[in-house]
Amino acid sequence: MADETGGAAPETQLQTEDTTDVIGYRLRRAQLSVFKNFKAAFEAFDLRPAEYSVLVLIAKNPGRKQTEFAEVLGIKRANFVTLINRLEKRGLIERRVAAGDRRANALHLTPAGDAFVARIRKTQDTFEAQYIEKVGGIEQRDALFSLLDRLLD
Amino acid sequence: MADETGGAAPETQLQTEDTTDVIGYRLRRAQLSVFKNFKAAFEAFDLRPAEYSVLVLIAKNPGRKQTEFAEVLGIKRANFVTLINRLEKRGLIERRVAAGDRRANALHLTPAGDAFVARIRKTQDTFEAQYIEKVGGIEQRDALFSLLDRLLD
DNA sequence: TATTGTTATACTCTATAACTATA
DNA sequence: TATAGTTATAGAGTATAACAATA
Repeated sequence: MADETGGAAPETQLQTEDTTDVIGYRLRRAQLSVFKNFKAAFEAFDLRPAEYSVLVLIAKNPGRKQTEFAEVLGIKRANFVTLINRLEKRGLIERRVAAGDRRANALHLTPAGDAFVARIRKTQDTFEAQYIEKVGGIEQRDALFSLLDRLLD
Repeated sequence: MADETGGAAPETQLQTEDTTDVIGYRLRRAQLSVFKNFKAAFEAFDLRPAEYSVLVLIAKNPGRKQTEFAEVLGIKRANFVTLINRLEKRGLIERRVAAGDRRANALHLTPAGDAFVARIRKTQDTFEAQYIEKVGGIEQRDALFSLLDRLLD
């Protein structure tokens, strides 16, 4: 060998501050972490975050139009079709012709859907309680919500 | 018509608290909003968030191995290849054989990449300053970081 | 004409398996 | 044997265009 120039790589860690001390980056990492744990917590239900939101939203607002649910969740009409197709095939929700507008579908939970929502709510309550504790209690959770809301346009 | 039962749909808004007052949901919405604005701010550079992170990270840690960059950013080796292929084709980065390990690629910025990073840093500084202001100043930003960090495993 | 739901399609992001060359 | 980089591929999530039925 000639000399030590270009020898073994340094085993030191990368310097990441420039990349890491950025609101968007921190938000993304936090969100990915929470969603990863959500997926694990709801694995037995085979339920994704968006599906949880849809079911709970229908439970609270039965009979409202398909597009209303899609819009409030920020999901495109076209993609929402696929999402609720899966929930309908599982027997959790029902499409009925909307009263007063035969173009529209009114969404309802089935009895099985009702029972299912009761169960996933419990799992969600436990899941959320763990995160409220992680963040330091309900006041800190509210502080987080307040800060996150300020980021919105 | 028979009667008013099932008449015109109520034009009231959906009740969303159950869906909305949830840490994961709020994080997701905030992150999507910030990334949407990032995309707009960096449109002239044709640069995605992950690409920004990679370039700044290479600028700070030139010569480190490809896999080291991928790991610290939470990107899979296989997907990282495509990402840096694009940056290499644009003439912003260079793969060199790593000193001491001929299997590995050491990543460097090209001179063009250096100049490019200087420009995108400026855009990012302006972008970040807007969000620091939105959130209520640097102390509030730090508070947000602290709360977000508590969500991580 | 406009809107609701739908299909088709494409692009990004992410995840896994398998190969090669080096170690 | 194990690791670094690569290729191929498949699954989500997301975006747009176009069509039928109805308003």
